[in-house]
Amino acid sequence: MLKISELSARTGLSAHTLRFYEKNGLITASNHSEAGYRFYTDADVRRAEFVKTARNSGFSLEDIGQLLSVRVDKLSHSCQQVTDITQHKLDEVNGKIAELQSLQQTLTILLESCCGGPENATHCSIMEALEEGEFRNNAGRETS
Amino acid sequence: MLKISELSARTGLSAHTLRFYEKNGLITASNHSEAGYRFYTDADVRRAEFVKTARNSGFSLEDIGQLLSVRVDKLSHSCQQVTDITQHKLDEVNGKIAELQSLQQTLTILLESCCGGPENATHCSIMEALEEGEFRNNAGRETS
DNA sequence: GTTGACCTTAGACTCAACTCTAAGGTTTAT
DNA sequence: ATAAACCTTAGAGTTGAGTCTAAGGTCAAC
Ligand SMILES: [Zn+2]
Ligand SMILES: [Zn+2]
Ligand SMILES: [Zn+2]
Ligand SMILES: [Zn+2]
Repeated sequence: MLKISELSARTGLSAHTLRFYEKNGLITASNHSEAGYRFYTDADVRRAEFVKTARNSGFSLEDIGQLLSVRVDKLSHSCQQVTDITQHKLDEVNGKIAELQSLQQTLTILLESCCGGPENATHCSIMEALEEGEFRNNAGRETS
Repeated sequence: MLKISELSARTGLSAHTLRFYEKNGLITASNHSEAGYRFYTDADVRRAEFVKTARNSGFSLEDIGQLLSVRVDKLSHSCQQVTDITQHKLDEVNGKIAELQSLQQTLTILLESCCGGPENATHCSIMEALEEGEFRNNAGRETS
């Protein structure tokens, strides 16, 4: 039976976070002292570690809630339900990567066009590109 | 002289957003009617378009504030200051991409290991991997 | 028998960039 | 002269995942 600070030490999740997760239905202490202190069993520890792993894998707390309900009753959930959650997350991640790569390209083109030197910015091609509004594929070299 | 709704139509930024940007020092109307209505000049329109382009390039409002101060006084700012802002943003974007790619790999490995079928999740390898906690390079095939 | 470390709760605050609401004033057209 | 369509402000709400505070109760050690 661990106190909250001990579970915190085991999992690396802060006591605050553990209480927050409890409020959100993810992790509950199986036992309580008379005074109301939380006491966590080994099963609680495993559940908390599962939550932490899932969180580190990028799942949202809502996703984790679903994964946990699979976990407590594997017989009435299917592999498909699990892959659905995972695939959905992967789609989301892929989407964000694509967005960021487009941004990356834009910024790279901007950077390549500017001399980056100590001269004043009167003819800075980054400024010109931002002024133009169209630069995703035509940022020219510094003029002058 | 454009009213706020007209500037909104020109730029695609909502009137709400334009007022919000004003509160944050990005875009101000050069003129006002007696009753206090904002009236925007052509220069204001260009400034607003600059802000919009910068925003679409991924710059934060704070970054945009800095870019705008370069813009209004190019002589006392250098190309280097502009590249610093841009490079910093690019580093940030690259960092996020790397994080997401690591997530992407994790999720892909998880997905590849699971059959995704309608059978129950008793031996689901995604669940097992999350239970294990270590799966970034060793997620095995579904164990029957 | 009290200090100090720990625990409890409810609820406020953080970040960023909006987004919306309430309550009211103005302009334009009919 | 009145309704519709616009404008103003201050300020609250949204999102997600925490993070922190206040005000107090409990427990172990010395
Ligand atoms: Zn230069
Ligand atoms: Zn430059
Ligand atoms: Zn399966
Ligand atoms: Zn499976």
